[in-house]
Amino acid sequence: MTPADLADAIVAAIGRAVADGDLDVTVPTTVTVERPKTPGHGDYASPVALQLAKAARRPPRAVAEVLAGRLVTERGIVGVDIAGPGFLNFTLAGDALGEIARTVVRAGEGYGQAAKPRDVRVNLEFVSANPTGPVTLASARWAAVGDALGRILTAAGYSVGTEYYVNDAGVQIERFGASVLAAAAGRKIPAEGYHGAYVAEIAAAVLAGRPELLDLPDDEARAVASAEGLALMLTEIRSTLEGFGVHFDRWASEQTLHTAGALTKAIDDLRTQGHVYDADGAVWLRTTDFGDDKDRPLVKSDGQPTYFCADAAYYRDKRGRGFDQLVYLLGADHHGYVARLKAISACFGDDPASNLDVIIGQLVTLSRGGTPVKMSKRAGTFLTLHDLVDAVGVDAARYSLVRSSLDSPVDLDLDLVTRQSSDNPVFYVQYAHARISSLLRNAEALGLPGASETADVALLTHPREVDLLRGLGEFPRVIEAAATLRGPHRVARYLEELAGVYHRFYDACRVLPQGDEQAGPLTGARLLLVAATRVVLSNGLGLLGVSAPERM
RNA sequence: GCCCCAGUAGCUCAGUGGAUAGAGCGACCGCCUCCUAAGCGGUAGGCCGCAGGUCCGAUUCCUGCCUGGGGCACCA
Repeated sequence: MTPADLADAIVAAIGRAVADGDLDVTVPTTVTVERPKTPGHGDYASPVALQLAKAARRPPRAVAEVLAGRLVTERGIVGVDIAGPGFLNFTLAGDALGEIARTVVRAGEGYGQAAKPRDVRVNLEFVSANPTGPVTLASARWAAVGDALGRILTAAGYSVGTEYYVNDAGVQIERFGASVLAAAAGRKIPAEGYHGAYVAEIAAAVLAGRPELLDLPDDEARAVASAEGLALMLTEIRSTLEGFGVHFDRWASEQTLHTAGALTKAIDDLRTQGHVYDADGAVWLRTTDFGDDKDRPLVKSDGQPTYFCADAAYYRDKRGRGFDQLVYLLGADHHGYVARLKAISACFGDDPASNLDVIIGQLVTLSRGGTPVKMSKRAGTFLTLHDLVDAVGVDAARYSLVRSSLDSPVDLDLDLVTRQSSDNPVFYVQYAHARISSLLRNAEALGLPGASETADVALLTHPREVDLLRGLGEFPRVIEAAATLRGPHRVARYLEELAGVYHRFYDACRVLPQGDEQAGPLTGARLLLVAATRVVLSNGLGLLGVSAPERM
């Protein structure tokens, strides 16, 4: 019996109590079940009686008694105690907890995933950095978090499409093209252009492919430099991200929206919905109808569409491709967009509360020896994702970017990031996995079955074994919470916790026979438990895009 | 001025209204004849920013204030 099973049983018990007239409340769809921190409070506890007491107009302990009587007969539950103001403390049958190990090993890679798919198509857009330079550390966080979130949402049963929006139109692209051309011609790069060393490399590559570049008329040369430079830059961005284990289902081009007339269609659509007006020679969207500070221009008085207009067109494009919920993962420097995106959603007639979810993550800051270092693509002063991966590897990089809450800024100290790699908690988790792998290899060498289906799990009664079983049982709920709350860091924190529980188990409980001992039933049960732990560590690390090594 | 985020152990940070608030790092003291010591045990370290409010119950929710970070455009 997992905690999720127990929660279901409690809901059912409330339902029966209401049907019998013993309780007068609306039956909740889900109830809180938690692992008591203190020993002596059973295997699991629920404060549900306290929560229902008010609605039921009965003292909490009376509600608890009504429920306890109906739950004590439940299969797998051997004891229900009422404690304190009305907590329900559950003691599970010895084998009910142990069965978790068998469940995990049977499910294998599928353990932790939602039992049935949800009928929700989620579009997840992240990174979407301007393709005018390499992927920076600022974007690296969104790459690691967004990719992990995509995997977690998929595991939680959502149908997910990941997307990178390529801003391949507009002024920045023109400046980038001008910079590439200047570098190719050996001229000084314009002040408002891009000054990173990579511009010269791109220029050399463009020149190699188009030797006639410098002989073309200036306009044409700039267009070629833009287009070819952009293509090279995008290839590099893609390969950096793929090398980081981050895959996008779609690379959406802004330019394509322009050429396909999507912006015009979006404006027409919004006009039909009644939220567009003309003023001062410009075309405006009345976003103030939906909580924005001021109305936003769709088309400037010079006839050029705004970036905001492209955003609206892109929103409409995604919805038109069948996505129910559009998730945007943005940095805190873009938080001003939230109100605008909500307004776009509402202006199209959608419900921003269900069709849109803008996640704001705090920024990554760089420092060296405690002194802040500025990141700027235009000035060319930044550390790239590529550099970070070279320095610490994909696993440590991804893990350290994903283990913090999005509400919390991440500071990477360039002096520490390379040196501290061995302090990274990712090794603590990976080490647990490697230790298990080694143990299972030794078991195999001894001719012992790795994870016997017939193991007597009722023998797993040592406190460290019980802790481990409880920890394994949490995994599905961790995925669920990480998906619902959009918090991939929860998976990382859970894995650290689980690894700690395993290390303590390993220290206290000998698994393999030593000397001339014979393998007994307990050996088989512990091997099953250990194998189950490896499954969860491996699945969890997989959700974060971090490898689960067999050896370290 | 308005908006967003944060303030929890020396440092970095977890904590979906529940019982005695946790982890890692750092400090100190211990543990390898044995399945990987990248591990384990122990000690020290807390007005959970401040003040009100809601609640049987608040680190968690609400209001105000203080401090720190970020953001305001017919830029992209």
